[in-house]
Amino acid sequence: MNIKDAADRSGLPPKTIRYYEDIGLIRPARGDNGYRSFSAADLHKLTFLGRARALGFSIEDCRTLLALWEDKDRASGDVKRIAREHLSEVEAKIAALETMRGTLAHLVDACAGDDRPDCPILADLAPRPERRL
Amino acid sequence: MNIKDAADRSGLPPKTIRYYEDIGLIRPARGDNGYRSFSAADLHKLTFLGRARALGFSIEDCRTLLALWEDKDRASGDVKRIAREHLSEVEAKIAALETMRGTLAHLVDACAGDDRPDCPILADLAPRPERRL
DNA sequence: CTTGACCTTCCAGTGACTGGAGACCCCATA
DNA sequence: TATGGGGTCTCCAGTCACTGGAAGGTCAAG
Repeated sequence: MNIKDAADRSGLPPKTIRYYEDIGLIRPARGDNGYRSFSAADLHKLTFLGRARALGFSIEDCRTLLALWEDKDRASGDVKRIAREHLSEVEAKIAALETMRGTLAHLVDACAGDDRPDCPILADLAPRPERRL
Repeated sequence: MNIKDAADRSGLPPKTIRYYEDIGLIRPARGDNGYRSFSAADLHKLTFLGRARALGFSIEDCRTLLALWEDKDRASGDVKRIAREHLSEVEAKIAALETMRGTLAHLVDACAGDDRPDCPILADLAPRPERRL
């Protein structure tokens, strides 16, 4: 199977698949013409990678998860640790974004948004004299 | 004021301040020795930038907001539009992360995390035969 | 005069791709 | 056989917002 079919079936763009080969996540065979030839196993890996990336795992996490996935003797504790750490990162990001959202929503709400120059958003971003020093 | 003091007072690292000058967000004066010399106005801009970045505005958004901030005849509608667009991006990111969190929490919960190789996390990431094609 | 903290510029790397150039290959139709 | 269109290859560069580090200049204290 050529790269375009692999892309269509895995849901990953061809460029990304080439990149994954570049960084050693997959090793598709090559035909006589130099074209990559994707096996069913390659396709499974790509799909695995697509799902893991969609869950926000980093490439290095994916590399580890892929190795664990292929290791029949793995301990599930290893996988759980990675997932749990990733979960707390996701939760931290959510918390940070919630704070942003709160402030932004407040500012957008307070701003008239008309042709007048008064703008609570800029006023809030600006350093106020009594705050400095 | 030298860059370190400006950094301490604005809360931005010196490297970041130099970078902001590089991309034209600020233009501090220079002393005879070539050192950057930060005025109160420069400091205000840096603080403004720090706050806007902390709210997740992109550098290009910051450039625009900074210009609007300095333009006394600006219309607050311009600012509100930028903030509202940014707010929806933040909300979209939160939604995506919430979905991730849900899936990850479920997976972490389902995984025994012991020495046995059974792992629902990997099983879920793996493409299942009945799902393929 | 030396030490150490500070400053300068410039180059390179981060993560995870993405875009584009230039060249090669394959197949179908005229 | 020529040609056209689509697929593929590699390699280089750019994205975003910094960050690290090297090599060298400057300054104030002791």
